[in-house]
Amino acid sequence: MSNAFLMRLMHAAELGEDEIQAIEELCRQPREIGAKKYLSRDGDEMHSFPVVLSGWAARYQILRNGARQITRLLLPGDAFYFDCSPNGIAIEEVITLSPCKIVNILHSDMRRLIDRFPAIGEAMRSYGCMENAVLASWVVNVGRRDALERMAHLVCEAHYRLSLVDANQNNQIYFPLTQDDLADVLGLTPVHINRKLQQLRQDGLITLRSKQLTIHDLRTLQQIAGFDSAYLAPRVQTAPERLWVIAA
Amino acid sequence: MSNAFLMRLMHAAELGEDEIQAIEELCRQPREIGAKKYLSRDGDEMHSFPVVLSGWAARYQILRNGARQITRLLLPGDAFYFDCSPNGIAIEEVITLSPCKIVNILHSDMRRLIDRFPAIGEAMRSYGCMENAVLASWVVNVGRRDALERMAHLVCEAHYRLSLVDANQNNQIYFPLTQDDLADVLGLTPVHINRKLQQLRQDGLITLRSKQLTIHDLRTLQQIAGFDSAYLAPRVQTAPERLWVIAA
DNA sequence: CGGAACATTGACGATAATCAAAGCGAGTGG
DNA sequence: CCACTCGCTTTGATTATCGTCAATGTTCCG
Repeated sequence: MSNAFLMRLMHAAELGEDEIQAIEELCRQPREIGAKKYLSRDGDEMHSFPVVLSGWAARYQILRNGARQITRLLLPGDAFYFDCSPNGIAIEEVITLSPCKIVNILHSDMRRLIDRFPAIGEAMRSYGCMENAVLASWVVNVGRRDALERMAHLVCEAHYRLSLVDANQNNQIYFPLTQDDLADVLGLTPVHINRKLQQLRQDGLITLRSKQLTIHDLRTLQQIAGFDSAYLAPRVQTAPERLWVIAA
Repeated sequence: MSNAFLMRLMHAAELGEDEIQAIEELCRQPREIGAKKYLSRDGDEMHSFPVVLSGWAARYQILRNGARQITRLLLPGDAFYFDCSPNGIAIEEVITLSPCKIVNILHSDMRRLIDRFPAIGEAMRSYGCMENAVLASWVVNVGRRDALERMAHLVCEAHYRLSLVDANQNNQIYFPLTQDDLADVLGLTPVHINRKLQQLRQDGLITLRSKQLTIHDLRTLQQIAGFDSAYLAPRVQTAPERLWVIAA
């Protein structure tokens, strides 16, 4: 089985055998966690960041009235609490949306690795940029797109992000979100999600059954969503001073 | 006049005289830019990140149907394109919302500075964390709060962020957003903004006239918005190993 | 003074929320 | 193996928040 975290990094930087081995070393001992488990951030995790090797999870906030808004989907290869202060109080909680394999990477280990292999540092930076791009696109999604467009956009995003990590899936992806989860990602109600899902199905765009999502017409979905993967595309870092270091 | 960028950093790390001087050095030659000017990212700016020293600006995206969604408000002390790949294509554009003083800081200069003064690196990282926290809170805002709550939340956020940079303002802040701008921040229409603004005024919570916002009852606004400044609070970084990711 | 940008108002329409009930499907235990 | 439950999905009826359209006011500025 390939390592999703490694795949992510390899998109953003040229990694040699040594780098690859070192990263795989870090991912040796993943925890296995069931679906719908809450992961709080405490103790040990202050000095490490968890990475999802397989499965889906989500970061969310709960409002006083009980409403939940998911702020990030954590797909295979994604890091969480990556953007937070190491000693910051986490406002957000994490829940697994499917069974997951998760590994905790110590900041100190990552740091040593980056000192040794600058390319990995560049790849991590590139990853952080993508996280931000996704978050900003969600603001746009929820702020300015209607229900159907939001759903189409999410499908396109998930498909694209998963394709970075596992090129095998053509039009069939594992999609464990319940309609309640979808509602909390897209800022809608489950009932409304249900109705718009039916519309997507009737229009022959997707099939969604028992956590398997089949995309019948990606082109049209992208059209509806106004989706352009450019904002997510990992970019190899070519800043000249970096290239110089790599060459040496 | 004090330097807003410096103020930001001083909240997040203990800076000595040398550090302070070095940062002020970087901010020597700000550009003065009028209101409603578009700033595109090209050429020189690929190797630098701009910082707002005074005034308000915004990052936004435009959809195919012409709708605009503002994804970040750039207040005094804020950096922009800070979260992007140095050579990444920027999907988002920037517009000034008031006259601004902006200075471009070279990544290479910042990098040298951080090598010399690690505390500055920590402060920058802390700043990045706050950017992320704001972005996530906007997803929650637009996804799960109604119009009145969103507006209240934005007012609380602006008030708090400005207070970090200039402690002087008690309940009176400079607030240059037009109702159209507000609509594009909050994912609403200008007409609806207008009506809800009136409600806030009638309830005696705020006054907003000629870009001056007076907050009469912060407590109640926070109540309505479910606002708790904890998610924005700058935290002094105490984990030295946390410094990677910054170098660009 | 005149014009442009911005704010306000009213009437009407549409998207999405709410409430409530029924159906389905997978796993559990008797 | 069958009833039973639990989580999830589907449906219908009704409501409300917010959007649209269009006109009128107001403020600011050259």
